[in-house]
Amino acid sequence: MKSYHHGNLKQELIDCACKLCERDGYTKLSIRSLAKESGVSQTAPYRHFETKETLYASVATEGFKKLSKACHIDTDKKITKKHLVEIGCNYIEFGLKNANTYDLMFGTAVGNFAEYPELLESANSTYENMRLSFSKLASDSDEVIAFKCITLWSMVHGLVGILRKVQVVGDDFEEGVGPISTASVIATNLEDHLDKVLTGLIQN
Amino acid sequence: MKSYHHGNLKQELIDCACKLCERDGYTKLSIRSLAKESGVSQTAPYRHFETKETLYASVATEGFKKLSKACHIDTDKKITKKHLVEIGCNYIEFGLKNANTYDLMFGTAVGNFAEYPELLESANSTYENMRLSFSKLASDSDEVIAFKCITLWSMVHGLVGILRKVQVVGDDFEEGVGPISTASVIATNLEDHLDKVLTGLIQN
DNA sequence: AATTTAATGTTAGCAGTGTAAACATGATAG
DNA sequence: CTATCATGTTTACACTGCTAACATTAAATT
Repeated sequence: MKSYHHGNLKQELIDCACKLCERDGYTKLSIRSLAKESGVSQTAPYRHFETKETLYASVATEGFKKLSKACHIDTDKKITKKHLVEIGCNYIEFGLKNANTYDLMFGTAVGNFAEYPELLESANSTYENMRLSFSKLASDSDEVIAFKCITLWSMVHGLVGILRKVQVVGDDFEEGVGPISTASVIATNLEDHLDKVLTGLIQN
Repeated sequence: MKSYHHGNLKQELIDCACKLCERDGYTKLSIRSLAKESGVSQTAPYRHFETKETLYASVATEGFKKLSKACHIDTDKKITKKHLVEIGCNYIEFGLKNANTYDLMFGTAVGNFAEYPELLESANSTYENMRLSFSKLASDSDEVIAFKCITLWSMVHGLVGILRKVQVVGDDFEEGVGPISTASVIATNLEDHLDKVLTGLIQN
């Protein structure tokens, strides 16, 4: 027989939410269905999440932790451009493979990160990762490093968005040279592409 | 006295939806509230929009039309890098000033553009605009032009996303050199920034 | 001109949602 | 042992997308 108290509801809800979010997209995620999935009453989740946005924030936090891990270069040795390319590739791979979670992380579902300290921290740590890598690459000023970070981040973030969208928009131009085929060429040669564009940003 | 038939309901719904979408974000948009706003019964909109997604598609279509216009270079003369920079700036300006509509255009609210011919066309015409400009810039092959388009597009698209997000994430790093201040520097020097990155992409 | 048809509107209703309020249970601190 | 408080339940409200059945009227057909 099951006890009145679940015992580990919050974590189970988060785990379940992460799964469902990635499977169906965050818009399909409902607190009620989540509760049912965990065999608990409709409003039980409200003991752990003030509003739905709070739940979203938790899922997004998990996302940023994973992204941060995927973009972490665990070497104390010298960092080269190749490493930065790798970070970019891993970032894009994460964005494409976890598209629905990525939407939650970068969309407007969670309005103000500052209201969710854990989310803010996990998001900032993703940035901090990138910052550290750039700072090891060359002895730039903080301003220049921040500039490079934002440039790289916006580049890979943009690629995630466009690569996804282009497949949805379709390709009614000539065969083989339209946006879709070009995008897929870029997608399958991410390393080359990032290398090319990064070269303009940094010097070796 | 008002007549049984509205007369111009579809267009009025679209106009109203565009306004409300941009004001409150598309998630706050409901068919029922829209109907009330137009002084019509709850289900009247369903005579003009099969589902809510169809309505979204109409709003997104309007968005792409505006974006397309904003990124149109209306000169038959020689196109220079400066023009491409201008396109990029206009694109970003549109994305930042119409953030909520932009979300609808590039998010997952409308799943498959191919189901909405007008949307598909307006989205493709935005691409086509850019393609034409690049083709007038240099006599590249179609593949190279498509490559440049996607690169520029992903760059400005990424900047829109990051510039918006960075202001939400906050800046708990050192004053003046963190992501926020850097982002605002980029935002206020978009031309320089785009020029710098475009230079790596094209040669004069 | 009369009549049929199709487009457009309304009413009623279902199933699902987020969330608040009042209450129940039981783990834990005193 | 008891009081407290975190956690779970029940009930309820207002809102949502959407469907089905019906009403009105503009447009097409005879």
